[in-house]
Amino acid sequence: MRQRNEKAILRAATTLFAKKGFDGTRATEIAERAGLPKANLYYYFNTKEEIYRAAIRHLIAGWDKALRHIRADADPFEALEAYVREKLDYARKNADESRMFANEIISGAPFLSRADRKHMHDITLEKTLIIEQWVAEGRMRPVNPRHLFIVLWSTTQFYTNFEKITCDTLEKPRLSPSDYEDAARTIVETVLRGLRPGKASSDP
Amino acid sequence: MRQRNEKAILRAATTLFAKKGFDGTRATEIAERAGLPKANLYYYFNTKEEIYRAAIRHLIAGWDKALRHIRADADPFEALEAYVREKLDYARKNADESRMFANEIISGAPFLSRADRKHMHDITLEKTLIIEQWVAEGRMRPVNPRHLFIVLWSTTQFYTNFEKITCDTLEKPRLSPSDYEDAARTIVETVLRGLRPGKASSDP
DNA sequence: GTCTATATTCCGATAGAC
DNA sequence: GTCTATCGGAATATAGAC
Repeated sequence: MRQRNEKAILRAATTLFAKKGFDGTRATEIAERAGLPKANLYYYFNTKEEIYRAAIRHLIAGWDKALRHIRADADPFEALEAYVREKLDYARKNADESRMFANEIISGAPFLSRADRKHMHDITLEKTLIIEQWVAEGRMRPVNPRHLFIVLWSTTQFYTNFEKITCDTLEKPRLSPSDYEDAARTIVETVLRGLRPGKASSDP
Repeated sequence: MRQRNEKAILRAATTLFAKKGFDGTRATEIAERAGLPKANLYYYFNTKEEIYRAAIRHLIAGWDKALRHIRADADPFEALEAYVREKLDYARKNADESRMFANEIISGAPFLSRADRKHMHDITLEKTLIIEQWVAEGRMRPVNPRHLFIVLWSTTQFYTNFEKITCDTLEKPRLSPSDYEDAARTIVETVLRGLRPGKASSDP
């Protein structure tokens, strides 16, 4: 029961925080959306901030799941494609979480703890070393691995976070799985293809 | 005088709307940041919404500037690189506008008029036809031009909109012009390079 | 654990003196 | 045009009955 209500509150809160940020979201709205009287929010959580932080914690936990594909002994392009597909899939299936995270970062990451940021940084750093190794082995064209990850994050999150613009551009009322398939194909055939080692590795 | 104050209000408002969205931004904050008593806001604008809409209007006006590089008679890769560089440059130099736009879209674009969205759509559509023509002429690999634009928007805006994550990833306290140069190079050498027609146009 | 009623603070907007 | 003072309503959080 406690678990059920806490989950309902966090789900409702995530949707609203995603749309309107921390200051823009009203406790009353969260309660309404969760189907509870407002006072019950304050039974389960002491403050609105506590709800926000609980939601953030949940989404930081999922940050690095897709990165497990990046292993030194894997084929670089299979690994990167799997990473791209899983990131796209995660964003699609957890749209509100993805948007809430985006909102938090645009707002200047006021609720991300030093530890959270260090965690994300350390995991990323570990994977950049693998990319560098692949480059050194000639299995990939030279690329700044940190910028590569930034490009992959931006492209895989855009479809979900900026869905309104994506829908307008694709002339669809909302995005279907096949649109995400097109997205995956485009990212693979542009971003990743550009990194395949060619015959002449220094042509312009 | 009127012009000077209106500009100060819009500048302050854009910064705050970028960070906290419409509901999250307080009229008092806008006034403080603009260096005016709150009542003066209501002398120049009737409501907070009017301030928000004025700021949105300003940023819609700059949406399509960089797209002028995409002309049918241009070299596809020179044109696309110029587009990427100008988009990155615009985002860097107008960071708050760029973030406010991102915030508005994530929030579900509640203040974007049908006309604004149609404008953005029409301009984009016009340019997708040019990309299709380049593909048909064999000057570029086959690509879905709508998805290509989405990939270019996402990558060029990410650095500015999600600056906090970018800084953590690059281990810099803030982004310098040379970081933006690295960004441009990465986008050109990954996204755009993947679209160059190769000897074998169907290898995996 | 649940919910109504309320305390207290804060916000958007305005009145009206200068 | 500028600014102080303030109104009415709304927001966060709590008290306390059930």
